[in-house]
Amino acid sequence: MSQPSKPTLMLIDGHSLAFRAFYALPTESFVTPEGQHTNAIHGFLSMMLSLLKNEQPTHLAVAFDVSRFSFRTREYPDYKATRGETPEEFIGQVPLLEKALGAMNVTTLSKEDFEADDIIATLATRGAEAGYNVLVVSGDRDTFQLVNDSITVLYPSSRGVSELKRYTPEAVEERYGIPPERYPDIAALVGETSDNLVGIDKVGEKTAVKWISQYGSLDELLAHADDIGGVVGNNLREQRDRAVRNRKLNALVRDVELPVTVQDLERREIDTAKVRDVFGSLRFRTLTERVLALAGDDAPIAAAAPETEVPTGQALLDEELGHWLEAHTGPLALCVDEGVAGLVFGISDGGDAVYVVDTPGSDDSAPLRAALVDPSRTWWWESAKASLHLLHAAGWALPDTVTGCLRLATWLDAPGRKAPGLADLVLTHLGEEMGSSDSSTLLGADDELAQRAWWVARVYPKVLEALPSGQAAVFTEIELPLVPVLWAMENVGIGADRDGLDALEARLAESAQGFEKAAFKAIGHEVNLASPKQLQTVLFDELQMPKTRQTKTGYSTDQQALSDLQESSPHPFLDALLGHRDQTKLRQIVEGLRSAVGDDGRLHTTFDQTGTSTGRLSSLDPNLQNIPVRTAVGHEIRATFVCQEPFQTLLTADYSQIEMRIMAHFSEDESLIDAFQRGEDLHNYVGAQVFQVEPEGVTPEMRTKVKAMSYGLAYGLSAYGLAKQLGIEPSEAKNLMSEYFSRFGKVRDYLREVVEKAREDGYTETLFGRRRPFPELKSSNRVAREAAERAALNAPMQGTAADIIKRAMLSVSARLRDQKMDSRMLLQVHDELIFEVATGEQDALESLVREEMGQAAELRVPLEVNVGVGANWDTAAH
DNA sequence: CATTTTACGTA
DNA sequence: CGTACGTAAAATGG
Repeated sequence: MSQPSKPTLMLIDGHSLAFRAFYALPTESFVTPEGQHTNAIHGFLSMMLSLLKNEQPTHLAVAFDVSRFSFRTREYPDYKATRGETPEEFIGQVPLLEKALGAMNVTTLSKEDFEADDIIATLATRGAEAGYNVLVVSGDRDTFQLVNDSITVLYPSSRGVSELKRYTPEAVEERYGIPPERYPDIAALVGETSDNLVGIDKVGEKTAVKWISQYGSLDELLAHADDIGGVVGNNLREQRDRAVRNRKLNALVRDVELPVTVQDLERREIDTAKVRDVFGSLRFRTLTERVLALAGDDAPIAAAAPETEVPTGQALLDEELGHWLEAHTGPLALCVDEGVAGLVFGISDGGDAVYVVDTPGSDDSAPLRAALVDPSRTWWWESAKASLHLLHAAGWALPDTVTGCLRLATWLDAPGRKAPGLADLVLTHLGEEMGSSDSSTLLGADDELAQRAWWVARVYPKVLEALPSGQAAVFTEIELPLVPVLWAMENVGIGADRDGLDALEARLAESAQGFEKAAFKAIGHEVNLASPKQLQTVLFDELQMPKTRQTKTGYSTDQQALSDLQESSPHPFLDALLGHRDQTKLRQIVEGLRSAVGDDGRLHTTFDQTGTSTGRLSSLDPNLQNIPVRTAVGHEIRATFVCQEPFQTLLTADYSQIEMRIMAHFSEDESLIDAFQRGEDLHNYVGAQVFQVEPEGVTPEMRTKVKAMSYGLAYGLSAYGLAKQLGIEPSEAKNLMSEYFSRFGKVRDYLREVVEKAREDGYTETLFGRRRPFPELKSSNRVAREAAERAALNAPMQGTAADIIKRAMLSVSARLRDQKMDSRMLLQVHDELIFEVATGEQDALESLVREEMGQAAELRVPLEVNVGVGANWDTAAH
C-alpha cells in the first residue's frame, strides 16, 4: 500500500466496539484457565488489527467512557436509564483491553464527565482542521454528525464487528436522505430507545427526514411548527420540548479539554516483550502472531506456520485454460458467481489459482465445460447445489455426480450452528487470517474469486479430516449423492393450479374481512387485529378480561389463551378474532404460494440441505413442507398442487409411524417390536396393553390417550405436558405413563440411556453415524440442560428417519434413471415423497417406490409404506 | 434497517 | 413443562 499523501488519524470508540464484539463472539469459546472471559478483547483487537492493516493510519487513539454517568446524566437523569445490567461476562474485559492496548503502545483516553464520543468528536474536529484524514470507528450513530469531507465514520454492520460500513457524506445522504450535520435533528425527532430518549409520537424516520428536508433544520422546523397539520403536527407542538432536549443531549462536545494533541497520537513502536506477556496471559496465540508481525518481530512464539503467499488470480481462456486444466488433474476447488456479463469461476488446487469469465455465446470457456462433466475429475464446490443452478441457468451441462462441497462438509462438522463464512473456516481450520476485503469497495472482483477458490482448496481437506468416520460416511454416501437429486427436484418443481389459488385467496380474504368487521363492531372501534400489543389493550384494559399467560412483553393473545378466555368470559370479539386469525393465516399461505408460482406454472422450492441440526431437510422460498392439511381449507390448498401434462397423475408415498418404528428398533422392546411385526393398528395394540383390555375393547378415548403418549415419548414429553395436552389431571397422566412403561419398559430404559450416553460422549448418533453435538447437556442452567436432554432424546430418532428417507430418495432416483423411466420425484416432506407419474408408469413406479422406501434401512421391525394416487396432492393423499 | 418476538403452519 | 423447521407482521433496539 502506498504512503497516503495526508496523514490518517484513526479514533476508536473502545466501549461500543468491545460491546459489539462481546455479542458477536461466543463467550464460552474465549476464556482463560482462570475463568476470565476474553471474547470482547479478542474481537476488538482482531478488528483493530485488520483496520490497522487495511487503513494504515499514521495516528491512533482509543477512547473509553469512564462510567455510565456524564454531564448528560446530570442534565437528564433518565439518559440511558433503560440500559440493563452489564452482562457478567463482559465485566472485567475493558480494563484488560486497556492493558493490552497499553502493551501495543496505543494511546487510550477517557475523561470524567464526558463520553468517549465527545473525546472522539474533539479530536476528529481538530484533526480535520489540521489537515488529517480522520476515520472514526464507532457503533454509536450519533457520530454520524461528525462526517464531512475529511471525517469518515466506520460503523459495524449487523454481520458483527468484522465488517464495517463506511459512512462518507454521500453514504449518510444516501442512507438517511439528509446531510450528516442534520442527522442529530432526525435522531432528536425520532428519539433513541437505547439512550432512553423518547421522540415525538408517531414520528419515525420517514416523517423526520421529510420535515428536515423541507425546513432545513430542527430549529427552522420548530419555528414553523404551526404550519404542520394533522395528529403529528399536534404532537410536534405539544412535545417540542422532547425534541429540544434530545437535540441538546445528542450533540457531541467538540472542545473537551484533553491532555494530548493530535500530533501526540502518532503511532508508536509496539513493546513486543509486553505484548508477549499480556497477550500470553490472555491465551491469544494467533493474535499475538499478528501483533508481532505488525511490529516486524518475526521471532516465532510457537511453531508458526510457514508464510504462504496468496496467489494472484490469473484470467485464463481457450487453450491457456485447457493447458492449465491438463496440468492440474488433482482435486480442484471451484467457486462460481454471476458476473456482469456471465458466470465467473475461481479455480484452484491450493497452489496457484485462476479465474474464468464465461461470456455467453463464446467458446472461450469450453475446456472448463468439458472438465466439469469429466467423471474422472474431483471438484470441491464451495456450495454445490446453488452452483448447479447457476450453471444450468447459463446453459451449461451438469455433472452427474457431486464430488465435494464445502458447505455440506462444514454443516456436518457442526450442524445447528449457523453457516460460518469462509473467513471463519480459514481462521479455525488453518489458523490464518483471510483479510476481509473492505465491504465498501465493489465486491466480487473477478480475481478475488480465484483467491477464494485458493482458500477453499486449502481449507476443504482440513474440514473433511475433522469429520469422524461415521460422519464421513454420511457425507459421501448420503449427502453428496443427494445434491443432484435435490437439484433436479427443485428444478422440476410441482404444478400449481393458478386459478384455484386465485379463487381461494379471494374467498379467504373476503371471509377474513367479514370477521374483521364483526370484531370492530363488537368493540365499537378499529384495531390492528394482527398486533398482540393492541389486542392486549382491547382485551385487558377495555374489556377487562382476566389476564392470560405472561409473555416477555405482556400477556399472551395466542390461540390457546383466546380459547381459554372464551370459556371464562365469552365475548363476540373473541369469536371474530379467532375466525380472523384463522382465515388470515390461510390467506397469507395461499398468497405466498400464488406469488411464488413460476413462469412455467410450477412451484420451485429450495431444499436447504444444511438447514437443520437433526439431518432433516428444510424447505424455503416457498416452504412446501408446511402446507396445511388438517382442515377443510387445508385440503383445498393441497388440491391446488396438481399433476400437469403430459404426466398422468401424482403419487404420494409415506412412511407410517417411522419414528416409533425406529424407537422400537433402538430400544429392542419386545412388545413394541411384536406390535409392529403383527402389523396391527399400533395405537389399538398399545391401548389394549396399557389398559389391559382386548384389542376390540379399546375405546376411542383410550386410543387418543396412548396415541398422544406414544408420539410424545419421542419428544421427551413430561407427565405435566401430557396432562395438559389431553386435558386430564396430572395424576392420571402420571398413572398412564407408569402403566405405559410397565408394558414397554425397554422404551424407558432406552430413552434414559440415549441421554446418558450423549452426556458422556458429548453427541448423539443416528443409525447411519450422523452426529449431533450436545454441549448443553453439561450446562449448569437447568432450563437449558433439560431442553438439551429432550432434544438429545429426539435427535437419534428424528435423525435416523431423515437418514432413511434420504437413502430411499437416492435409490429411487437411481432406479428411475437406470430404468429410463420418465416419472420424477417432486417433493419430500420429512416422511413423505411426492412423484409425478409418466403415462403408463404408475404400477411400475408404485412397486419401485414401495420397494426402495421399504428397504432403505434394516430395522428389527418392517418399514411400512402407504401409497396414494390422484390428480392433485389432496386426492393423492390417503 | 436489521434483528427479535409472537403466532402458527407442517412432520 | 414435547422435537424439528419457515414465514409474516409487529415490536424492538449493540
